[in-house]
Amino acid sequence: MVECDPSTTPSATPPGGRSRARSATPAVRPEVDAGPPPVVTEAPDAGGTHPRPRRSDATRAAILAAARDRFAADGYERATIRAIARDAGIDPSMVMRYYGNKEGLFAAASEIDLRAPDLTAVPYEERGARLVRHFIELWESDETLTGMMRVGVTNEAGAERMRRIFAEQVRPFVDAVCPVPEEAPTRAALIGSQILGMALCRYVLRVAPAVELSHDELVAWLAPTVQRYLTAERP
Amino acid sequence: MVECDPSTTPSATPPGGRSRARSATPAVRPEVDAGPPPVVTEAPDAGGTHPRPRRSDATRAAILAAARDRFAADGYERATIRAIARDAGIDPSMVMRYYGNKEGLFAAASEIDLRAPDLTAVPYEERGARLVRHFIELWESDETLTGMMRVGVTNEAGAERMRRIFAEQVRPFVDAVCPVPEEAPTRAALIGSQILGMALCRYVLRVAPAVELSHDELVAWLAPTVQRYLTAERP
DNA sequence: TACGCTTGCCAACAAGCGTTGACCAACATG
DNA sequence: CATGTTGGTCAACGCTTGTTGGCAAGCGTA
Repeated sequence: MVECDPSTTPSATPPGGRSRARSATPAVRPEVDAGPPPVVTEAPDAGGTHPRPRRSDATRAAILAAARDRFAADGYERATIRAIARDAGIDPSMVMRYYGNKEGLFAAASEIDLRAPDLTAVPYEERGARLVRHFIELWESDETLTGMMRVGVTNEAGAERMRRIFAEQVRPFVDAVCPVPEEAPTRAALIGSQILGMALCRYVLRVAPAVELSHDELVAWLAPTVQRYLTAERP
Repeated sequence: MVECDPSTTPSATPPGGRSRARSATPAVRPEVDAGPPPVVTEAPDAGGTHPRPRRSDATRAAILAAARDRFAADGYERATIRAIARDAGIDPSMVMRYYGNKEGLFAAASEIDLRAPDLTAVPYEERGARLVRHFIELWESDETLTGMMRVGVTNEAGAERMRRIFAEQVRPFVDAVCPVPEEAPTRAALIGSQILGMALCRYVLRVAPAVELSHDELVAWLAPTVQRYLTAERP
């Protein structure tokens, strides 16, 4: 039953290989604490950006990594705390202690950076294609975004998270290249609908014809759409 | 793993009428045992195609209606058999007897008819707009499609159901108007990606700018995209 | 050495799940 | 009438879930 070897403390990426192939996620973000556990006494900031390295930082990171994988693979309900703890090689109660409850864990595990490119540096007619290619590569770099969608559809907190990502990371870069500011939200939503829709068909539902398209074909088909949403006159 | 119950014959083969519950959820039985005597005065041989009306048909329909609502609202995992039974005003065990298990219930509850219009009767340049408008209205007519998406994203059986709907109800009508047959699946998938993507943003995630668009604006923005996927030369 | 945090495991809790089988009330038919 | 079938309730089962509290070992410091 117990496969956890107590002699070796879980280090940087302890859960072994598992199914994990990602390495693109920001290595470690130990500051996500935010202090949900009520017993934790707020440590004085000590002047630095980091409060202080804790001995449990590796465990926290392992939990977070396992949580990301599980939420991505199974969605919110089926990703159980027990399974996440098992993947991380620790006891379920530790998850509670460090993240308060399941929602807190999800909140900590679902921070996403779209790394949207700066479109102002891209020639006018190539912006659509650039955007499409960026998101294809981002989507295929790991399962984070697939997981975000799985959770966003079934869980209200997940949906809220997606709305926030949209508002904070998609709208701004559309804003930057949109001549009429009040049109930017609409244009961003349209772009999002096409990107998310293709991602849904290709990576989540795995509709055959969508899966079989090559990157270049995908760009060739979708780029004009995105370009139009980005630049065409409002109909 | 009892799949076929020998004692009774639940076999979800003839789940009530084939007629789709189009008019919202028919208030079959909102109250607990409204007290109509379960007298079935139906002629035993009335319908030639139907095997025979059973006394329990009303209950079966109530279960199905409640199941559709719950699956739509909560997704597969959170839509519990107990809650569905409560909504239908009967005991959870009846659900098991009539539909075998939860997956069987879902299979029976998730039959969907997109009623895609015959595009050959629509002028060439209006086909995209016609398609977009049809799906907007379909999506807003009830919560069936929203539920389908919720389940399709988290549950593999739900995803398979969506792939089948795509193959059986979307591809054919694209086939009918696509001059090059082998391009039809791709074009259908592209159209599906845009329609589903907007539905995701507007009805499931409720991204504000997508929600605020009027029907006409929606058609004006999306129709050219769909039209291009439908008719433009393959890039 | 002893003390107080920290880190972690263990065992248990209450609740909820899908599912089952026993049992009862009608009805249909001999 | 008796009998078999159908429609339905009730109480429970085995299991998993999120969550909690107690306890033991490790560590930093006095």
